[in-house]
Amino acid sequence: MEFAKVYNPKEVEKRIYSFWEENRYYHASITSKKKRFVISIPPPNITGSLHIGHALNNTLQDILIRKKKLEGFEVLWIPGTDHASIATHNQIEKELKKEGKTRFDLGREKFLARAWEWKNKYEGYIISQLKALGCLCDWERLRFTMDEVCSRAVREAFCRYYEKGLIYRDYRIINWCPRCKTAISDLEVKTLITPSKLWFIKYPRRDGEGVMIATTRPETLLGDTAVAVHPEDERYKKIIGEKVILPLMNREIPIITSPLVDKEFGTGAVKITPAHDALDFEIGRANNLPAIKVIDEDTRITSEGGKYQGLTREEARVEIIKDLTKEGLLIKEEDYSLPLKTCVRCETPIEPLLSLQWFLKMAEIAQPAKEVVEKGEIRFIPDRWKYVYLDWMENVKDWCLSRQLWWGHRIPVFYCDDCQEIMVSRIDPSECKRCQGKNIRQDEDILDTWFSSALWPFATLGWPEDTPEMALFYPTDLLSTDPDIIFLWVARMIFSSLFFTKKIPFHTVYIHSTVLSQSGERMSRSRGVGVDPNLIIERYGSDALRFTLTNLETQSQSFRFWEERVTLGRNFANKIWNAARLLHPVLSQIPQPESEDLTSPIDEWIISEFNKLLSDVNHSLNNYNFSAYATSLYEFFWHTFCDWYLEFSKRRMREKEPSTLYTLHIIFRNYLKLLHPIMPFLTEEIWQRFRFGKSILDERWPEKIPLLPSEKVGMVSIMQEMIKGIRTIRSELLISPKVLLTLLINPSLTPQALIDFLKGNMEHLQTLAKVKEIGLAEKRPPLSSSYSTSQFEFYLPLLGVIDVNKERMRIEKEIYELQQELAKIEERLRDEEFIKKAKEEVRVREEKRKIEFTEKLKRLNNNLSYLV
RNA sequence: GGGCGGUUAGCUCAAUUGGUUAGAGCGUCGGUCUCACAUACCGAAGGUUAGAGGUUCAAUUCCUCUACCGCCCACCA
Repeated sequence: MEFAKVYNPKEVEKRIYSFWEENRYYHASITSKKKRFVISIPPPNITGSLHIGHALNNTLQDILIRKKKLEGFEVLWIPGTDHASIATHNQIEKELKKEGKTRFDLGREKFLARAWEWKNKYEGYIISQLKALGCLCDWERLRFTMDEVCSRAVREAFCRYYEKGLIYRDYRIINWCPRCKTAISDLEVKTLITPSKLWFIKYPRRDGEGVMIATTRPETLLGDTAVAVHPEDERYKKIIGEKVILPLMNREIPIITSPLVDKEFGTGAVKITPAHDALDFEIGRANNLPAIKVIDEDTRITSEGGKYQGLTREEARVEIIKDLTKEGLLIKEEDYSLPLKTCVRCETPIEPLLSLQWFLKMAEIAQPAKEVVEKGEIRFIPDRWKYVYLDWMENVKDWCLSRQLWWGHRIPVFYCDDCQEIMVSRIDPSECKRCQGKNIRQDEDILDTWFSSALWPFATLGWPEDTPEMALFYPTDLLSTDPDIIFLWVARMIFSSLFFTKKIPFHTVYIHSTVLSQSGERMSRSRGVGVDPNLIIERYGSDALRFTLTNLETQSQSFRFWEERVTLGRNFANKIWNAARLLHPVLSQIPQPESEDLTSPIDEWIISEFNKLLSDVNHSLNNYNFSAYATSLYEFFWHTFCDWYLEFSKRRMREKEPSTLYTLHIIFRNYLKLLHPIMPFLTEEIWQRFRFGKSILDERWPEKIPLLPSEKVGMVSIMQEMIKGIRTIRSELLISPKVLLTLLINPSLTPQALIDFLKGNMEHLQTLAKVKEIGLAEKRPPLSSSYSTSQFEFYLPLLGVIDVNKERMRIEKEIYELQQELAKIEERLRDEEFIKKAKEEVRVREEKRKIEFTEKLKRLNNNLSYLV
């Protein structure tokens, strides 16, 4: 196969992914005896394609999956998609709007047919995106929240909750979105600060002063059934219990008290509209007030609204203000920044409505969900998110389950029209179980989309059946997701799992950064700032995107992404590719040597550097520090392996020196394994080209390479310093390398003479002064105009002629300082006063420093001994 | 109103949990077609770590306050 000068991911990636698929590398066996590692994918909504945020999340999961696979685990990553009830509705309705239709013009059945079409289209595209990204999902276990398996779980779950008395139907104030035409949960409401007015309206009394209230929604006045004041508000004490006349409606309503009223706001007196405000509803309920619904689901005034009937809420407001002014009851208007509640999807102002809905009682099931996190059975990473979760669980309210939509799981409740019996059933009943009547109809509503998502980790494994998957792969290990669905989804999975399976759904929740656009906006498809990963992959390659995203993932709140940033990953992939080009003729022909005596300090040095890398990588991944993982791989390969090791080793590579071949083999192969989780395509391609094996996925994660400690290793860095010094001088003084080298190899020139010759660069020259004796002319290769590292390779023997005295003095000085410091620490630790007064952590810190310094001292003494 | 995160080089971000001279990529400046790579190589410049106090032998790191920026939660009508 050709080895092109520039890495071409497009040519490689499709082929490699097909190879993995054909060989079923993604598949988890139920007969395997290995330890298991399981992730269920956060199922993407089928509303559209994945954006960069998804690419990040799935890259991170794939990294962990592949690492665990290399570590010898039986890994299972269950893929799937979410029907995303309301979001999908919105998308389809947007399309319909273009055709001039609403979903009601189509009717339920035709709308659902269209939704399934939509689902098939986008599910396919999403899967193609995941594959393009390289995700090693078990495609034989692909699920959809509305497929047969998941639907069954949903129905079972609803019935079990109901049978335990946790699901009830009641009138409550719910958030009604007039555009989506459904109830939505509190979490789907967002408050927008909107410029508005505060209207001050006088509610007169038959005899006496009356009372002035302040309101932001004068149109709800039509449904007022009381005026409330704070029980301790001196201003109103006298008139509590009196009646006032509701303006425009001429209805007498009482003045009541409630501790929920804020004395400071407005006039301290508040109009109470129990049917259109959650707080008013609560106050109304406590005082047995009637609730009069004056605004309907289309936001029009109902027949209860007298002459205003039929107007929209906006029109009614205008009319009512006009009429109040006419009657002299509108005292004043003030400008006011209104926290307006809107639908999170369409930004339509929501209408709080009194409505009959299904609810899930939360108090009881929230308790264990709180405990598992408190006790650390489920761990949030980064840790801070657990407080967000706990705070929500602490104050959780009952969950409104029903939605007045079509696309989703229909509520399994059946009503008998003959005897009004209510049946909740696992299978559709054909007749009433009480009166055997045949007039049965199913509840029209569907379940909140998160109801099915809440069952995802176990529903995907076949629950409620006792499947082998359920026995083997549950609980799962990790959930990786973004912060905005901690309540909507993560919390609900946890309490659902505990309730139904008595197990936690996963033991770790990783919350990744939010991906922002270049200008700092949130990635969002609907706002058109989402970037399709396929586009980036097309231009830069999957590995490049994966590497770049991982490198940006630093456990911070968010990071900004734009296309050009991916050049980082692309260039890195190309660098690796080219190193492979260089190594291919050397390594692909020869089987890996068993072991070899290392004859060069450089070989020992790179192995010790690799061991450092390995421990960094393990540490980073174990702590979900993805950025550190990516950075250390980058740093090692580019600036340690390529810049120094390969340059130093070129000659010995050409001469096929056994020590170097052995080292190259062991370093390069093991490096590819460490890199594989993050850049799977490139590493697999190289692995196969080098004929290292059938697939890198058959390999095992590297262990530390055994290395006998040698005195020469520590000297490599001194040599690097020297070379850097020489380069700096050359570059700064613009001396050609030829001249400089001539100077250096001239035996008649002492270091001192050199210093004299090259005045003004003392700092660098001091480095040069380490060269005491120069007699290397015959050893050096022919000079070119180049001064890349390889040209300095012949300096290696200089290791033996370093100015020993100078180096010794430097180390001795450092040792002396260290000893002084250590003595101080020891004195402090002996000081009983100090120990008594100091906090435990201070003492521990001192102990730590002592150990640290002692070790450093040992190392320095060791170095010193080499110099003798 | 409450909670959380942030403020470090021109830009985007790091800093092994308090320890040598605060790093990287991009950008800038200077030098290179060099037999893996110009998607490259070599060198350089660039920082009072938002500000003010405090603790410490030592602070980007811990504490307090201030100023901005961002996110989340909340029944001020």
